[in-house]
Amino acid sequence: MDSMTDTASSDPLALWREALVRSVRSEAPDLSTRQMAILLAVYTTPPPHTVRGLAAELGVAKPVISRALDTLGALGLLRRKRDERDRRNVLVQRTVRGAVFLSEFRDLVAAARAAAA
Amino acid sequence: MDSMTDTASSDPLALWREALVRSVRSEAPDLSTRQMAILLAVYTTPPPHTVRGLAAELGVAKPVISRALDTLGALGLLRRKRDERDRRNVLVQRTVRGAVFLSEFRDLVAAARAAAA
DNA sequence: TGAATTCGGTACGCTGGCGTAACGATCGGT
DNA sequence: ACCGATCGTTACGCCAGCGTACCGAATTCA
Repeated sequence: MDSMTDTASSDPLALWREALVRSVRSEAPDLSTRQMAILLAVYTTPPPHTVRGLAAELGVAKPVISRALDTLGALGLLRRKRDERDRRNVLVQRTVRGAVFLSEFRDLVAAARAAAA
Repeated sequence: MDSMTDTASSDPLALWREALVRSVRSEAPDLSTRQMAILLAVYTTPPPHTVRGLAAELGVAKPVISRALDTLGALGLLRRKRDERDRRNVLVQRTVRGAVFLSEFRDLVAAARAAAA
């Protein structure tokens, strides 16, 4: 009855495994922890989101955010927009594609929860 | 009352965000989805775990597993061992360091759940 | 207006992961 | 003892991310 090896366990790790395995098996891009954290920060916390703000929130250097925005932007999961109030700032905005991606991810977690319950 | 922007929401995505942000802020290595899925598969499903088995389970090519084992092994999170019954096989085994890492990750998810509840 | 500050991005050299294709080692069957 | 199949790894050329340092644009304040 080792909880670390019990597939039917309610251990949160089992849920994470189920969800991640499903994500890998799907065609979803193989994002890093940092990239996923940025994406979720943009979509589940209220705007505005700036490069500096995200860097501070995650405790990483600015170029990390800049590069992640390049990649996530190329995937169409979010979008940059100049702040017209203060043109030094970049506002990170949501996209339809990003919302769809995270909606599917939410479903995937729900399915994992059902399977690992 | 947009659930996508409600920090106190019980949306599973908010929990994931909290957990991932905490992981990024900690000194934990920035693993990819694939790497984390492999690690969790080894630690939350019963052995034995082989390269081919993990590749099939995740629906990826063998070299993906081989390289991930290199990296995760270098981090001390798991270990390779030759199968003496059939020396073609490699058995992926757990390590103390890996168990500690996942235990901390579990705590981190629990803390995130408390914060995002 | 001129200097100092703030913001985001880029350059650099390096490391690590990718997919495909090939490889050596090991096993099973005849 | 051979031959074919299976296992995991490695080679290849390529692309993405790293941390540090620096850059230009925009803003603030004296």
